[in-house]
Parts: sequence; C-alpha cells; structure tokens
Amino acid sequence: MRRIRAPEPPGDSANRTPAAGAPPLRIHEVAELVGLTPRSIRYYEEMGLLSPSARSRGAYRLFDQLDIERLRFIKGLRDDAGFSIAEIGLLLEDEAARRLAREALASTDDPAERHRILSGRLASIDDQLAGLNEKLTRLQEMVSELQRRRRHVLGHLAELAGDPASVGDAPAPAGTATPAGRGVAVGRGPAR
Amino acid sequence: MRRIRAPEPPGDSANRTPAAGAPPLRIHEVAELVGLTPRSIRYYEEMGLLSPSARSRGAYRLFDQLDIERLRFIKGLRDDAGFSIAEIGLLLEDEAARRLAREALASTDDPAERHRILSGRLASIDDQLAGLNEKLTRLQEMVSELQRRRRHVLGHLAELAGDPASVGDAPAPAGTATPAGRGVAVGRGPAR
DNA sequence: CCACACCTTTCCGTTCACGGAAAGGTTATA
DNA sequence: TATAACCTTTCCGTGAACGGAAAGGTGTGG
Repeated sequence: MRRIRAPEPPGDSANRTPAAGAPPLRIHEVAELVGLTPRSIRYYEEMGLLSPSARSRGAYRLFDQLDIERLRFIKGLRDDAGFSIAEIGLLLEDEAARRLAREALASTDDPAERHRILSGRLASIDDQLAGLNEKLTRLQEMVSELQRRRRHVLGHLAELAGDPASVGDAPAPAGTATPAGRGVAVGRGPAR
Repeated sequence: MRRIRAPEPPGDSANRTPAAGAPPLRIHEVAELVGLTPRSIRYYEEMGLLSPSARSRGAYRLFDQLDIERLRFIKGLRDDAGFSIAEIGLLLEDEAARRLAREALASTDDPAERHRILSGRLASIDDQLAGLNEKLTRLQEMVSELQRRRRHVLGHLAELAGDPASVGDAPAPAGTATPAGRGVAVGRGPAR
C-alpha cells in the first residue's frame, strides 16, 4: 500500500516553477498516472477544481507535479471519502481561503481585524470537522463490527481445524489492516 | 449527539411480529421520522433495499420499527459513508447471506462443508474491510489535519488575547468531538 | 356520505458525473 | 512532408437517484 503524502492539498496552479525538474505531462499521461480518465479531468477543470493549468502553444493542457498531486487529492476525496465534486470544490475553495487568510493575517497588526480573521478560520474548520467526524464515526463503527465478525469466523475456523486452544477468542488480530482482500472492494462501481 | 445503536443492520422484513407494541406507520410518517422523502423510500424499495413491507387492505405501505431502523441504516450509509444505493444493496445482501450462512452452518456437521461456508464468509468480510479501511484511513488523515489547523488557529487566538502561557501549543485538545459546528457541514447538498 | 388528506402506480423531467462521437487542430516520428 | 497518435471544443447520450405531475384509489372525521 503506497504511502499517502499527507492531506495537504496541492496549491493553486498560479506561480508554478516552469524550470527543470520533471517535464509537464499531457492529459492522457496524468490520467493513467492518477487513475482517472481524460474526460473526468476536463470535467473537474470545467467545475473549477483545477485552475486552468498550463497550455502548450497548440493549446494542449500541460500538467506539472502539483497538478498531479491535486488530482490525486481530488480522486481520494471522491473515492475514499465519497464526496461529491461540488463538495470537493468547497473544500478546495476553503483551502484557498485559508491561504488568503494567512496572507491577510500577515499584513495587519490590528487586533480586532486579526481576531475577525482567526475566528472565521476557526468557524470554517469546525464546520468541516463536524461533517467529517460524523462520517468518520459511522465508518469506524462499521469497521469495528466487521472486525468483530471476522474474529468470530476465524474462531470457528480454528475450532474446526482442531485447535482447542483457540475456542472462544481469535488468534490473529490483524491490526487495522486487512490481509489481502481480493479486488472487489466497496469503492464505487466496477472499472470506474 | 444521539447514540447510534450499533451497525447491526435490521433484519429482513419476513416474520415480523404484527402483534402490539407500536402501530405501523404510513410512508410520510416514517419519511419525516428518518429524514427521507416518501419518493426516496419507494425508490429504495424498488431497488430492493427494503423487502416489500406490509401493506394495508388498500395497498398502503405500512412500516414497523424494523423497517424504520433499516431505513435509518440506509440513510446513514448513504449520508455518512457516501455509499451508492447499489453498494448499500450489496451490503444488505451480504447481511442476508450472513444469516443464511449461519443457518447452513447450524444444519451441517460435515467439516468440509463447514469450512467452505466459513471461508466464504471470511473472504466476504475481508473484501468489505478492505474497502472500508481505505475510506477510513483517508478520513482519519483529513480529520487529523483539520484538528492540527484548529489547534494552530486557537493558539493564535489565545496569543492575541494576551495569554503568553499558550504561545506555541494549543490550550483545548477538544478530543475527537467537534464543539458546536454550525449546521453547514460537509454532508451532501442542502436540505437533502 | 362526503370532503379532504393521504395513498397508489406510471411516467416524464432533472441534476450529477461523466462517456462518446464529431469535426478539426497539433506533435513526434519516419 | 506525411502519417499516426495525440489533442481541442462542442454537443448529445447515459445511469443513478431521485422530483413532480397525472389519474385514480383509500381512510377517517364531521
């Protein structure tokens, strides 16, 4: 399982370093890279989730590393958290607002103004937390329940294999990770 | 915050106790009760998420307590976990399969047969866990990140209020719970 | 018995998140 | 320079998850 970089959404596509490093990719390349279709990527751009990325002379869309990370972020939110595109848009907008607030905060010394900015930020964060925590709690309950059932079934299997030591509780805790679930998953439709 | 009963999905609408207890409700009553529309409930029935609930002589749908719990379960999966109706259908089917497996298990002593049944159950559970754990991990990361930001903002606010003791780290840990987020949430559309 | 609020099915309309074809332009390679 | 394999925009189509109207039946208080 690949490490996920951290939920820090990649920045807006302004002031990018067009210097060397890695050459920008074309749409079908990034699509394959992050597991989306070119159509979806264009759609997300149309919906305002991506700022108009760079273009070649011939108007080809060109994606750099930050674009790719941003797309990965979007895909994660869509697939893993089940957010709608509009909701992801709101989260990204809020992210942008956060950057603005950071700047505004750095450019004023007025305590009242600073308090206003910070309070706004706090309210926004609390709103997001409220929504996410509800989802999180529900998911945790489902996972706990499934793990309980898993231990139960494992216990029966061990018992069946003639292991009298393990009658009543489970042998392999398996942590939180799941050992080799085969493809099916609950992710969304097939071959999405 | 209301306690949620546990992720045990309410049973199939076969063999219900039509005796006393609570009178069955009509569709708009349960709709209001669980926060759905009559239209959605009919749709879920059409999609097979509810077994054909009881009907009055005049063909009115009648919902008992188990129906209501089942509907709450469905709504929770839809809103909190972001599952599609089809996915919820699969989860409920699997739940039914679990009941069948339990019966089948009770009615055979053949070790091979018992092993087959149990292995199937285990595979199914692992598949579900794989999908859920991915969603869960992603959500946890987002929540942690938000809490980090929240502490950061709180720290700035305290600093602004002239509390030199709290410069550098956060005063209120706030646990996992969120303190009075106002309405907006990230749940889905408005007034859904 | 009758009005009124609720119910039924059926069907057509809508929004979201894309899929896919059409008509034409671009870029890398031979 | 020509061909293949991309790309562009535009537009119409589609499946999911309902909303809403139409045409008719039900149940209950006055």
